[in-house]
Amino acid sequence: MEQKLPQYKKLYEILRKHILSGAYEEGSMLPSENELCAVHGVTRPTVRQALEALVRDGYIIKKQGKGSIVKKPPQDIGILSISGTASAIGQQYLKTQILSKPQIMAWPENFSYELTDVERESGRIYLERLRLVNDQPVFYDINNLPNINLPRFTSRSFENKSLFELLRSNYQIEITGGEQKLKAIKATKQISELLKIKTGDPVLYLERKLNTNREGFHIYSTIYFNSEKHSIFGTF
Amino acid sequence: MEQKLPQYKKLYEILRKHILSGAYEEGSMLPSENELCAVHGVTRPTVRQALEALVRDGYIIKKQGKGSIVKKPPQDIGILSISGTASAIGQQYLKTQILSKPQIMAWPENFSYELTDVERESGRIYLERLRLVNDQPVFYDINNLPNINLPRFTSRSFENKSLFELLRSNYQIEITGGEQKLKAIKATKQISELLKIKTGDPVLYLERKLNTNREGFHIYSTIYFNSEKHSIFGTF
DNA sequence: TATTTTAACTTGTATTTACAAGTTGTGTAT
DNA sequence: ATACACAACTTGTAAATACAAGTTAAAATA
Repeated sequence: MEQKLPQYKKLYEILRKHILSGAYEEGSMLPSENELCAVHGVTRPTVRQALEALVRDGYIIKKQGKGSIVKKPPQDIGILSISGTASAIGQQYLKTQILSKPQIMAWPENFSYELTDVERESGRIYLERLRLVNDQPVFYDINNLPNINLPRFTSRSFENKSLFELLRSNYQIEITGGEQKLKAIKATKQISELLKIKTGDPVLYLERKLNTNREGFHIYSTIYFNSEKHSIFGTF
Repeated sequence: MEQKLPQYKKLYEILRKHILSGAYEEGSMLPSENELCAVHGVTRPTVRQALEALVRDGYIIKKQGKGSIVKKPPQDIGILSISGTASAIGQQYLKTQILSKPQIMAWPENFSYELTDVERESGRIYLERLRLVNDQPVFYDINNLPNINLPRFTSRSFENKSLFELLRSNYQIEITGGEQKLKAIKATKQISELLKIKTGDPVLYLERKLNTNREGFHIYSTIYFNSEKHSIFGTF
């Protein structure tokens, strides 16, 4: 499992882990660039590359003459993130329930998005999940990803684990961007039962296509979000 | 007006202008890094800083061993991330109706977001608009901006003009990012009348705080979006 | 001719060095 | 004690250099 990542990425991973694990308090200072150089045995440009990536991903804020301030990024669920009523939603309260285990199947004839030849010919991995905060259903998502070079994927456990985190840690697939369509719709009977709300209540509806660092590898999702007690939160 | 920008920023501005002006076709190659070094008399790290910024802002895509490919410029602060309604719907069909002319008032006691001292002490400019596509109301927005160094603002005309465009062209204020909260709610009587839908119909509700290139200058908006016939589209 | 190898590009990673510019606390002079 | 100057930090910008790794097309080979 020893991967030969570039040094700046290694450092990025280390610092990211430290920040997420709470080793640095929110608002506190990261060690100075020169200190990081000394500790990790790399030069300043390398350290700066790592810090730059952390800035880009929202983990720290840099201030000239001062230092790098740790800014724990909002609880993110993929690109999205949700913010709850007052009390923060820790990962520990977010549960994932698999409604339909990942299975390989063909793409539907008229899919919402245009597929590349490779994607279409490889088939898709289909996956339905219901995600709960404090045991209350918050959103229901349907995911499609091309079945390209994802060994053992269908047999991995998704319980209480982000799909994106799994893709990142096991296959080095990272989301680089995407596009999405948003609507507010009335909950159908099926959706209202899943999200435990009344039929006809407003539901956030998202349709999204995510790009990754793998050329021609996209993730297609449809999401129904119960915004009664929670909101979708995002920075840009 | 000769600003002493860093060299990499100067190069960034030059290349950005060239891309936007169409000097490089979409999909074509930018000169290689070494060529840019020679032409502009800087070293490769400097060129790379400029290109990195162009990648970050979505103007080019870099491919190792190949080069930098020019991408179509997105960039218009819309409803969702960067690139939204204005570009999605087409500016020409979008009309703006001012429901409440910009007026100066104090900030409410318990505002949704935390304000800086300067913001609070300066008061706010309050502004309500209804925006229409094909003469059908699509969204209603309430905007608050701090009354800091905005001469003649309340007397300017907003009809059929983007608030952001006005801020940029008259005050050199540009949106650099922000955060937002999203919900699907039932339309109240007031909202349903404004958007010409039925009371209780689902409406997209957005609350957002936008950051600008002016330190400590934020724009706070609340938006009600009628997603019956339109969706909010965004790339990220 | 078809295939493989190689050379000449491209961007990616990394070191070393230097100085500029912003921030903060310490020390001195008032 | 207060105000100011300065020193000692911090990050920002920039150069010169080297090699690694991916891409492409020309050249050599079968």
